[in-house]
Amino acid sequence: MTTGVPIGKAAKRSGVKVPTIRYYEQIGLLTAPARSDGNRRHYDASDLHRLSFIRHARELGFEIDAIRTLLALQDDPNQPCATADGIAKARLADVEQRIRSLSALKTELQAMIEGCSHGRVAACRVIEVLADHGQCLHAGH
Amino acid sequence: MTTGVPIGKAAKRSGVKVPTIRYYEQIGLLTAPARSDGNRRHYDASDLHRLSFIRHARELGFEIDAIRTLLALQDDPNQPCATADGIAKARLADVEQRIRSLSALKTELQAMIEGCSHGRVAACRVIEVLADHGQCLHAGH
DNA sequence: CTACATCCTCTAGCAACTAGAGGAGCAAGC
DNA sequence: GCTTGCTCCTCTAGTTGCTAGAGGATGTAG
Repeated sequence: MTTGVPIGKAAKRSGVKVPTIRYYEQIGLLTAPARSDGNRRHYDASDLHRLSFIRHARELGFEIDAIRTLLALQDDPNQPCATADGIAKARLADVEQRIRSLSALKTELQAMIEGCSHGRVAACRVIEVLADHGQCLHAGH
Repeated sequence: MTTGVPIGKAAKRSGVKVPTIRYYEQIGLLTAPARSDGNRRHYDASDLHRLSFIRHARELGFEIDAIRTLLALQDDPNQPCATADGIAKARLADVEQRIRSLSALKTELQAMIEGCSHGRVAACRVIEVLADHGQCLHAGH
């Protein structure tokens, strides 16, 4: 039987960096793994699974606290999944909101760049638009 | 003649919160304004203009350092605006990238939520998808 | 003149890591 | 057995862009 992999391999397999793994342990997101004689962390399959779960959730933009809740849910499969559903829905709403404002920004930045005649700053719309909020194409911010 | 407005009014007019204004002064983004007898900051029109400029740039997602550069450009209008243009272009590329990845996340979150049958966690697609990266709709992360 | 709002400085905290110091363990080659 | 060099350990402090609070001074309205 294998004792599990050291932190470096766990990092490579899960895609979470070594110091970040230790950080997750420190804040209690990850339970402390077994240690070898030489005091080194050794991660087994379930630890790696959990790490991948965390990484994936982080990539999707879930906050640490939300992940904490999701992990707790995962450990107790008989609970109704309304909580998980709610967390995902809140995240979706957030993502949609961000896309909306970023799209507005994009339009404005494009207009700025087009307006810039590549002359002097005095005639540059980048500065001008930023200095005078009233010139914004989108009032939404 | 007016001596300028105190920090609270400056905050209201510019949309930048009081502690944030002080913070900007502290990090040298904003030059220290005049002080009254009682040691209170008083902001004049040009200070307010600058504050609005900063607020707007922050809303557009510019980093403090980029804003510092933009402010320096604004103070020296005879410089070529290629720098400001470059900063705006970099920001545009960044914004576009963010929109792309957020759109991918949105699709994935929607699929997760739709797949959730509102039953038990054991059958919850939100948890399931998070746990198994292979189920992702988008491999880009 | 007394409330009460606003202001001052200073320090510490937030998320979510990242970087570095200083030291110990371990595996491989000679 | 020994050295080389990589990985690992703990600990502290730094990052970005603020935000919160303590403890005190000042300005203003009734």
